This record gives sequence, structure tokens and C-alpha cells, in this order.
Amino acid sequence: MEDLKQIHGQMYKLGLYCDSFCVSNLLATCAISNWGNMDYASLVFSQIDDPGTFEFNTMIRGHSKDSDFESALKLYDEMLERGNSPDNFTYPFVFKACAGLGLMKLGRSIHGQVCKFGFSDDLFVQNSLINMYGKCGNIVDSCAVFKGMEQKSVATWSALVAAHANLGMWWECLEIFGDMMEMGSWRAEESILVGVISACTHLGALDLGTSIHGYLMRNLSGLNVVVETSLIDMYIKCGSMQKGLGLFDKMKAKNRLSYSVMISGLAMHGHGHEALLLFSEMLDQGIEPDDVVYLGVLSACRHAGLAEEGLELFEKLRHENKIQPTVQHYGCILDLLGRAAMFDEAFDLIEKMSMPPNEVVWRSLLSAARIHCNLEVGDKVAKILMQLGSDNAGDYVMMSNLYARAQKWTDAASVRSMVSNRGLDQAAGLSLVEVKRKMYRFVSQDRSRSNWEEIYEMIRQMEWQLKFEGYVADTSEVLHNVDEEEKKQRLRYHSQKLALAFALLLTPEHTTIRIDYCIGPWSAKAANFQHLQYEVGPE
DNA sequence: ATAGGGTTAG
Repeated sequence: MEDLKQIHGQMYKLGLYCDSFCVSNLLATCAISNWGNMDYASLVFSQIDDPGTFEFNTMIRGHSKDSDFESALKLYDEMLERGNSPDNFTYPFVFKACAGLGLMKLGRSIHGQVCKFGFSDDLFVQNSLINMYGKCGNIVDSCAVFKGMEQKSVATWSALVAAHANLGMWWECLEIFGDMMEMGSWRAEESILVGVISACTHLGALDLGTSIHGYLMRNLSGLNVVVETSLIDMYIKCGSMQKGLGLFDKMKAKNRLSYSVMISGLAMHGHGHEALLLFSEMLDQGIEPDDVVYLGVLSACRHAGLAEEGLELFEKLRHENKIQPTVQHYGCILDLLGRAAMFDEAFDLIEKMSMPPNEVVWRSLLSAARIHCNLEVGDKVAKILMQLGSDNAGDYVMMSNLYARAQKWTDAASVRSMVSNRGLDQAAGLSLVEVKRKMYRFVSQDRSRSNWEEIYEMIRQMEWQLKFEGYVADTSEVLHNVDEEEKKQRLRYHSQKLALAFALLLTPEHTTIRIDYCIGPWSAKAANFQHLQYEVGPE
């Protein structure tokens, strides 16, 4: 920076200041390189009498790079007002600014200008458009830009994958990745693979994820922290704790995110104590925990039943680290209290919450009431949930189970009749299974695959075998407001069974089959996913 | 004359 000032001064003395080429380069160095900063660039910019397109582009780029998107857009306006015509270099930075601020409408109108000025066939402009629409959640226009492109680069594919990942459209991410490989137009790039790895994580595509890992190891000399962390997360969430832990231990540059992934991973797998140990290791390293890390540690306490430790950490979170607890933190700690049957403490805490308690909070208490067979709490919470207008069939299952356990048959029956009166149904589930690195999905009663008859026949065979082993179908947890026979049918061709039968048909003996089951609006945000993993085999 | 787009958890 000092050197830059010197050069600036020298240029002034030598009269080079009239040489706009020199000044432009000075400006670019200030704005973009690591040696300068935007304050100084603005100073230089203000000394230029008649800034041209290049100077404006440089300034817009610099602001975008600094995430100062407002200033970037202000300069773009100023540029137009002063009659400077933007070029194909201008727009990628302008769209980055729109994306950063989530200004879809503005982005769209600038897109219109781009078409008018004739820059809409520039590869870089198009890529930044895909990204802008994607960040704004407008997947339709992202795809439209993609479809209209004559030539594509790795960044094009990468932006499209990221756009779908942003909306939790993991299935589509893998489809796009498949298309890209078919085109054969790709090389070793970490960036696109990060999006794909993330899709593998969410879909439970362990084999595909593992082969991507192998590909990266063969083609790159080393992985960066981002890719490494997403691989660890992938292994853990796909059930392979050992591989995740192995990668983590060998990592050279662990950051907060790596610790965060590993801590919540350990918690998820029921290793609560190990998660807490890792948390203190992280603190020893001088890494400050954030709200997500705390969520991981609290859930570790929850899984390990460490009520005291959980409450202590909750205090620490608020007072030592000055973190404002979110509703998820409360949900976690309430679940912890509920499991420990500390219902008085739980209700006290709810009173003190800084936001109105949501359905999830009450639901965790209802579940605890069921576990401890506490009718008083169950009744109270059930009433509140109904007042909130819960339309979650699972709540009613829990309520009727609680009543049934307490042998209050009339109450149990009345809850069940409420379900039919309200026309509630259990959310449709979706099962995913990976066969030979390809994902397949099934819904209940699915007949969309060409070999569905074979699959159904397989299920009948499985049933014979199960019957032989003495298995009887349990319909008690099914809350469809349909008769027993229909319930049996639904269970019989449940999506998980279909996925399992399908995989059994296509894999050799002793193959491990993993089935991922999601409930809810599965094309929406990932937060709505509920993953239940099953492993079958190798036995 | 000078230059550019895509990146991880909850």
C-alpha cells in the first residue's frame, strides 16, 4: 500500500498523470490486487477527469469483490448517467452485485439491457446470469439462460449445479452432473464437484461421492479446505463415520467449519462424549464457536443424555460467546430436558424464550411426554399444538399413542377420529437408493419403472421369506384414515420396500444397500428433509 | 491498448 502511494506520487511528479493508460493501471492495481484497497481506489478514481468504461468497470469490479454491492450498483447507475456505454466486461460484476443483494427484479431488468446492447451471447455474462438467477432462487430463468447458450464452460455447469443446490434440488444436481459427463467437456475442477458432493450428501449417494473423492485424489495434488470439509460431511451423513473421521484426522488446515461438521457428525452417530472432546480441542486451538457449532454440541448432549452439560453449554453460549440462541437451540435444549423428564425446567425455559415457541418446540415436549408416559404434560402440550392448528399427522400419532399407553382408549379413539375429520394424512415419503453409482427414487405404490412387475414379485418373495421367519406386519404406527386392508397394502408397497426390492434385483449378493427415506416436500429446501437411513447387508 | 464468470455446515 505504501509502495502504491509512492508510485502514485512519482507519477504525479513525472507528469505521467496525463497518461490515462498509466492511471488506469494504477486504479486497477488499487481496486483489484491485494496491495491496494477500495478507499484508495476511490481517491484515484475521483482524480480522473473523464473516467471511461474501463475505469468504471474496474471500480464496479472492486466493489463487488469487497462485497460492497450497493456501491457497485451505484457506480453502474452513475456510469449510465454520464453516458458511458457498458460492455461485456461490465455485466458479470453488476450481476454479482445483484446476486449478492438478492435483487432479482433489478437483475432481470439489467438482463433486458444486456440483450438490447447485444452482450447476451457473451459466455461470461451468461454464466453470471445463471448465478444471479440461481442466488435469487429463480431456477426457471437460470435454466432458460443455460438452454440458450451455444458454448458452455466448466463455470457454466458449476453455476447451474450451484443454482439447483441453493434450492435443495439435489436430484437435479446429479442429473446435471451426469449430463456434463456425457458431454465429456469437463476437467478436474473442485468447484463444480463441491456442489455435486453436496448433492451426494443430501441424497445418500455414498458410492458416487466416494468415486468423486477418488477422482479428485488421482487428478489433483491436494484438496482445499472447502472440498475436504464437504467430503467429510458427505461420508458422515451417508453413514460412513470411519472414512469421515479418517479424513478429518489427516486434515492439515482445520477451520471452524471442519470442526462444526465433525462435531455434529459425531453427535448424529451417537458419539456424544467424543463430540464434546472435539469441542474442547477446538476451543484449545483458539477457534471461536459460532451458533452452528453450539447446535452440534447441544445435540451431542441430547444424544448422550447429558442434561447438566447441555444446560451449562447453553449458559456459555449466551453469556460467554454472546450468541443469541435461535429457536433450534431452544428446541435442542428442550428436547434434552424432556428426555431427562425435567418438565418443570422445560416449561420455565419456554417462558423465558425470546421468540414465540413454534410447533417443533412443543413437538419435542410431546415426544418426551410419550417416552415418559406423562399424561399431564402430554395433555397440556397436545392442547397447545391443536390451538396452533397443527396439521402434522405425526403429532396425532404421538398423542393417540400416549393415550393408548395410558390405557385411555376413548381419548385415543377421539384423537384418531380428529384425523379423519380434518382430512389429515401422513406426508408422502420418498425413498432413494443407489445402485452402481446411480440414484433411483420410489414413492409408495410406485409403478413408474419398466420392471415394476419384477419388483413387486420380488416383494412377494421377500414376504414369503419373512413370514417363514415369523414376521407379522405392524400397522399401529400407520395413521392413514383408511381401513386395515388398505393400510396393509400401503405398507406392502411402501417406497422403502420398493427401493430395497429394486436394489436386490440389480446387485450381487453381499452388497450393502442403503436406503434413504425423506418425508415432506422433497424438492424444496433441504431443511424440510428428514433422513432415515437403513443399511441392508452385507449379511 | 489494459480485464471477467462458478465454492462447504445448521
